[in-house]
Amino acid sequence: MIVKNPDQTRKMLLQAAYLEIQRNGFQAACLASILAHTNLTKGALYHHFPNKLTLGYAVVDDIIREDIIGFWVTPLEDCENPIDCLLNIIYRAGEEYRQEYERCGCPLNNLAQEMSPVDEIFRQKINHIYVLWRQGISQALTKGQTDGSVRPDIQPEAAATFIIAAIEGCVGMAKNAQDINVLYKCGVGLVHYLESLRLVLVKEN
Amino acid sequence: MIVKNPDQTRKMLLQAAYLEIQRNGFQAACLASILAHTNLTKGALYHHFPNKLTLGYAVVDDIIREDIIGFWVTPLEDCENPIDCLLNIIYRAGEEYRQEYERCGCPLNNLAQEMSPVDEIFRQKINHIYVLWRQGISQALTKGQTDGSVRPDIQPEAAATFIIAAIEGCVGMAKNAQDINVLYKCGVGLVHYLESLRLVLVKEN
DNA sequence: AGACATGCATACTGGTTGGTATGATTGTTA
DNA sequence: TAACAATCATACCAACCAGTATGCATGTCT
Repeated sequence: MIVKNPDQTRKMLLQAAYLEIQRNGFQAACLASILAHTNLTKGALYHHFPNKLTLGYAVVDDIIREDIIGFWVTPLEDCENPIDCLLNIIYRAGEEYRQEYERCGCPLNNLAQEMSPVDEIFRQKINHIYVLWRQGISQALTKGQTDGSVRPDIQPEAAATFIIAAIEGCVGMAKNAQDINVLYKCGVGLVHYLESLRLVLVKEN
Repeated sequence: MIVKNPDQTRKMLLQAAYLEIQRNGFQAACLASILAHTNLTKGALYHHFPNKLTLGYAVVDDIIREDIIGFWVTPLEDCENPIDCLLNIIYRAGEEYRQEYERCGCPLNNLAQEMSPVDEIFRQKINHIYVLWRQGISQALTKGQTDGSVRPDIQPEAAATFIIAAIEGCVGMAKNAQDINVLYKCGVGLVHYLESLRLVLVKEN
């Protein structure tokens, strides 16, 4: 007999919900469909979550938040050149961008666009992730300005906001076109913008 | 007695559907709620449209498409400097960006993110609008390259794709933050990018 | 070992919603 | 003017789906 493990069950529910939301959005996500991808039933779901909304919140807090911070923010800490760091992360994102991700885009942006006008708590949770993301890039750029690798005449906060917006925009464009080449085309523009933030020192002999 | 005008009725239905979709998305859009914003009933709706999907398609074709082309593409035709033209359009967009638009973002992007993984016809119709938009900017940039106002070393197609992605990204960020200042912050980055496309001629005396 | 809480499964319900069937009114044509 | 088509209103239905009520195991504490 399989021993019932509540933590594992909760993770399975979250993961299945995450995938379902990623494909159909939160409002169109069907609980029965989520459960169909597990061996569980509604009893398990409503034992761990009081309702559908709370399940959605948990997906944001426990999965999407960790993914974004882990992929886009943490690698920016303690890096020599923030521009190079950002470019590396973007290149890595381009490589890991595959199938399901290509079809359904960025989970954070999807939920942001769908739920922010509908549910205030959703909006705040998502916005908080964007704030952390923005702070991560902004602080890295500021540090780059003091280190001399980033142009001193740009505003780190505004630049960070634009970088994130451009990333989400590019992913969204590729998602709609269902063509990864659109992502790469967009990426060229993003790379150009990032390069324009460099402080190029002219050596004097 | 009010004479029943089928064309006008159709327009009323489309407009009400457009607003409802803009707020709740297509899948969550409720036909009863749409009709509640008009003086009409289901009889009228199903006389003009066979089903909800077709109504959604008509909103894309008859409203969103015309809005996008009229605002972002047509003004690019026959303009001296494409960079200046794009900047003017963006500034105008920033001014006209108000309330409902701030809360709900870009209707095209909303539908794109929601429906492109769900319904293939939706995706194609939306993608076609993006293609027209991209062509408009791309052709303007190409013309600018021959005229000498745009740097010859950039790829117009890729640049156009990135510009649109950045616009949609900025609008989406502002929508989620529900703060128009986020839009302006993002706009700074976009303006910087557009300025970087200029071909600056150094006068020789 | 008995009492109790935890972790689920099963069966059911009430409300919502897209869609339909029918009919009434108006305009148009023969 | 009679027949017919167009334009809508009203009433209804069937399906879907979030949420609930109940019960049954398994582990734990005393």
